[in-house]
Amino acid sequence: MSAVNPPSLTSSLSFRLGTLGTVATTRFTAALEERGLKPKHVALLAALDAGAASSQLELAQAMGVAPSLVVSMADQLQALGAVARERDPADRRRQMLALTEDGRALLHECAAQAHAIDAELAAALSPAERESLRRALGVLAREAGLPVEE
Amino acid sequence: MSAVNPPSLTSSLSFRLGTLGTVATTRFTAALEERGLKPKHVALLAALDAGAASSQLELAQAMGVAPSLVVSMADQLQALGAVARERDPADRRRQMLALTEDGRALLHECAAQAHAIDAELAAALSPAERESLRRALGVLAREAGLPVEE
DNA sequence: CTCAAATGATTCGAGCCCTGAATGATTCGA
DNA sequence: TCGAATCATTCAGGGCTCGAATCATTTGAG
Repeated sequence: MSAVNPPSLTSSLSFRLGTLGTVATTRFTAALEERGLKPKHVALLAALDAGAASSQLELAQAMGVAPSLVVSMADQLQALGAVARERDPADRRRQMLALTEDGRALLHECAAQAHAIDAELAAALSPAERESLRRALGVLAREAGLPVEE
Repeated sequence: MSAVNPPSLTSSLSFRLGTLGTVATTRFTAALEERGLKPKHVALLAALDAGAASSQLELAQAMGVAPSLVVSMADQLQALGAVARERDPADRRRQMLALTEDGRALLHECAAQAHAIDAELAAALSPAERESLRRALGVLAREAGLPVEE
C-alpha cells in the first residue's frame, strides 16, 4: 500500500489548469456578452492600463497574438469609445492606443465581473486558502511571462 | 495608503486560471503533436479509464462536447488502436468504447507528459506549495463538475 | 539628397475546431 | 404493429486566429 499511484492525468496541475481555465473563460465570456466584448478585448484594455505597450505592434507582442488581430480588436474598442487611436507624431506608421475614461470604467466593470466569478469558483475555499491559491497562480503566471499585477 | 486597490483584472483568479490554462494547454498540445493527438483525445481516454462512461453519448455528456465530436475522436483513437469499439449487444444503437492495452499505455505516457509540464510550470514553487496548489485546484475542479481523480 | 530596404498597419483568404441540423438505424411503447 | 424516441453518423456552417500580400512611412547607404 506504499506503492505510488501511477500519475493520473486528472491529478496533474496542467490538466486542472487547462480545464478550470476553460470554465473560467467560458463564464467570463458569458458575462461579457451583453457588452459585445470578448476576453481578449478586456485583456487588451488591461495591457493598456498597465502601460505594457502603446503601439499596436507592441500590444500584439505583449499579448502573444498576431498584429492583425489587434487591428480588429482596436477597431471594435474604438467604436465603443473605449480606446483612442492616433498616429505617433514621431513615427506616423505607428498607431498609438490609449484608454479613454470610458475605457477605464469599462475595464473596471469587467474586472469586477471577473472577481464575481472568482467567488463562485472558489466558494468551497476559505478566504485564506483562496488568497494563497491566487498568490500561487500569480507566481506561475509571472514565471510564464504572463501579465501580473498585484 | 490603507485604501483598497481597485480590483485589477490580472489579480483575479479567473484571469490567472484562464491565461495559465492556455499556457498549459498549449504546451500539452505541443507535446502531444508527435503522437497525432489533441488534448481532447487524451481527455476521452482518461474518461474511459475512469469508467465515467462507455457509450459515445455518455462520453459526450461527461466531456461536455457534442456527440458528433466524439464520433471523429473515436474514429481516430480506434485507428491508432487505442480504443475498441463495438455495438452494445443489449441495444445495438449504442457504440461502446473501451480502452485497449495500447490505449492504456498511451494514456499513461500522456499523463507523464502532463506531469513533466507541471514541473516546468511550477518550478518556482516548493514541493509543499505545489502540492497545496494542486489540491486547491482539485477542490475547484470537483466543485465545477470537472473530472478529478486523486 | 535619393532610393532601396525595412518597418508598422491593414486587408483578406485559409485553416482549425466545434456545433447543430439532417439522416439512418434501432428500440420502445401504445 | 407502427409511430415516436434514441443513438450514431455525416456534413455544412460559424467563430476565431494566423500568415501572406499590400500600402504608407521611415531609415540608411551611397
